[in-house]
Amino acid sequence: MSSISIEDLGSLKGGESVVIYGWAQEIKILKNITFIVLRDYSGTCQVTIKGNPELIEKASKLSRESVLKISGTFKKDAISKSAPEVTCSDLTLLNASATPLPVGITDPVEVDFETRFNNRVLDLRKPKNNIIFASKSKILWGIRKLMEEEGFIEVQTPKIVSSATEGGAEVFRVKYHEKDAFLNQSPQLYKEMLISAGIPKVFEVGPAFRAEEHNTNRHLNEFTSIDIEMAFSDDDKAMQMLELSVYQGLTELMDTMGKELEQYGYRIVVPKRPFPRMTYQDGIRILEENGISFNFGDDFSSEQLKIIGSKMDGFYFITGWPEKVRPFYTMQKEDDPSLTKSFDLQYKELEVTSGAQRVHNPEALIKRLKEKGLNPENFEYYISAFRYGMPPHAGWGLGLERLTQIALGIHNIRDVTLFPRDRTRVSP
RNA sequence: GCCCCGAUAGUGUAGCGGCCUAUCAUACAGGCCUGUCGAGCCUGUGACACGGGUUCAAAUCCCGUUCGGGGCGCCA
Repeated sequence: MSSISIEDLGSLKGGESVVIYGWAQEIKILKNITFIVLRDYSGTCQVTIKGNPELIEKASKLSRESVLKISGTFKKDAISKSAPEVTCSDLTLLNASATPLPVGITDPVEVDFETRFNNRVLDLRKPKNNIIFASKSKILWGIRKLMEEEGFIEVQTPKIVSSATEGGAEVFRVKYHEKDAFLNQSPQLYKEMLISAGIPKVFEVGPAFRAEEHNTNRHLNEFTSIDIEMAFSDDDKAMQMLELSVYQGLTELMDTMGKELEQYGYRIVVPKRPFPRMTYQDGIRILEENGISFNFGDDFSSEQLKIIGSKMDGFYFITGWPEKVRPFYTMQKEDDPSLTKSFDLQYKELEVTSGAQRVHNPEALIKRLKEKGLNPENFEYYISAFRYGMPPHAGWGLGLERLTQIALGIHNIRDVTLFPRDRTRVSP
């Protein structure tokens, strides 16, 4: 007989023989009756064992979180208050769990962050935690569907590279046979090269590595970057595409999982379009109105972004960043080269996406590299892609973990990462 | 890289110089209980991160080490 998921028990009439697989979440032993709360990915049910001393004996020896196969009969008018009920006719222990559990799945005690992540698989068995990853998957699916509709090609670019991408951020060094190499901090240079390769719309979902020794609720040393690049495009078109991506991702999540998420206490944020836009100078003005003096050309500190973000409802763009704080491949404004055709997508004080129209002229690119103190020789493989007909282009990189954090209102980015890589953690 | 803070049973905590043979909850082990559902009741096992110092006396105070948390910078 084939098995049924616990969720699907609800569609039965009652009286059917069923086989269910799952984990023994709770085992309650009374004198003449034993209850097992069985959990699978879809939910929990109560397995009732009575009038069968052999089975009761067997069940009384089980440990919590052991993996079981249960054969029994589905009871429509269950006595159980909390879950669908199955009367057990046979029970097979597929794999016993050791005791005591390092992290109880249902114990009414708090667990420290470190303990949780040292025992992450058990931590992830908690529905409230594993639903985060179903959500992340849905958001990404919504964005992928949009990309498909818009004619983007999904690509995979190298993660082991010969030069640091943008000069600024720290990179991880790796041994590459007899050479030194780095883990890519962004697919930026490669996706631009693909524009020159004649692919007009590329997107990539992949890991990005940053060796910064940061210790915050919004940084990881390895995160998932959703990157796009579009030929014959500009910053404005890139922003429109970004707005649509965020909207579609969160709408997909809301439509498919909204109710379920609510049961676990997650309040989903579906943004209103269009997202408001402000310029870098607007930001400075807000700060000055709040009595903060600010030097043109500096980046906003997180404290300053909190002030700016508090004036804005939900997602908003900050456009026209100064050349000084943007990477070399960012195009300057024709009428004011101290500013760039760039943008960030913000949610309150959190930066979700960074993007821009890019430099497409090879001489201009070399000049910008030098101005940023980088050696163009190290970027020859990249610059050569610009020499033989590089279209004007624009794009962005969006942090999937940050977007998921915002969608579900989760404070710490590590909670939306299965096995986070942070300042101190490389295992599990 | 800088600045704070923390480390007590499997888990989470109380204790902050002598009343500590270390509290409580939960978990775990055993027992009682004819349907539980945060079950209940009884019994039991189980811990002061490591090294040095101060003191008649250290879980408690000081220094160092290790591990971790938060914030800043940087960014997605």
